[in-house]
Amino acid sequence: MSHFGRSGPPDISDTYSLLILNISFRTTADDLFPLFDKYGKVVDIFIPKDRRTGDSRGFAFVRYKYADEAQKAVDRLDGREVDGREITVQFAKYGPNAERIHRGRIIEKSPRSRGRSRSRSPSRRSQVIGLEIVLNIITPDTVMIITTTGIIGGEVAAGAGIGTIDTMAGNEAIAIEAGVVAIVQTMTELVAGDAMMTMSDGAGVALLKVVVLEGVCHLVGPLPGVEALIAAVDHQVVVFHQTVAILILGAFHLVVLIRSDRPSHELEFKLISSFAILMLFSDIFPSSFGRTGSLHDFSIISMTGL
DNA sequence: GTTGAGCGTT
Repeated sequence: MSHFGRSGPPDISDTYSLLILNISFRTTADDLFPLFDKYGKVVDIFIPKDRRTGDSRGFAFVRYKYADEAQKAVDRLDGREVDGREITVQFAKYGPNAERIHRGRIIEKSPRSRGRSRSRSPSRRSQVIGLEIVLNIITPDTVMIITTTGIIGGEVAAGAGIGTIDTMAGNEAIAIEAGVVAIVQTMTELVAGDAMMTMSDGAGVALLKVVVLEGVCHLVGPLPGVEALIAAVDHQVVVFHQTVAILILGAFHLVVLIRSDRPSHELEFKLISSFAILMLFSDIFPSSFGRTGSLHDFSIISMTGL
């Protein structure tokens, strides 16, 4: 039963589901709607009920049409007291949305790179060879480079990279499926931001949450020779579809590249300001392996000045 | 009428 009249699940394609935990047993969808709708277009609210008694099970799913709005709700409502209880608001992990995410893996579809690098990791399609973080706005000319990526361990983390920069609070990787990369970046000290990215291999779905201090947002279209574009967000969420490499730059630069097996219109993008994240994948940009220096040294990167 | 970790409607 959904908040919007119909019985049964609504059209869940392209929606972003949040799990709301710890709501009181009397809280209804109608109670939740005004609260969540403040942050974006809520397309459905569902509160699981006990099959027999019909009582609320104490949690709810709130579905947003747009990822960034869902993220905003998480930021603003997680920990908020509702009906006397401190609710938890997070992206739903299982269920309808998760299933959607698991479809269409390019790892199986792309002949490219198959048979390559088998000795290192058979399941790995793309390997992060470098992660570079540039803090343009906050500290001009400062370039911090993470030259090596760490393997988090296990099939799940294959290809995932973790880097640590001592002036930052830390980075961590999460929710990754073999073959791709996920990086969670937390930059609490310098840019007061944190990031959460989840990618399923091939399908390349990522959520990147970045809390940026200020955000001048600029959108740059696909670059010549670039099949798909990037993504980013002003503050909060980025969803990449079949993106195997990304670069998010600050307000001064943008851009980037990436290869995607899908048309760019399936990508959602917004720009993040204040810092940059670059991930290079060996099977895409082999020549850049091991390079260091400023971003400008990367020929494969296009910069757009503002 | 109470309760309190959790991941969905047929």
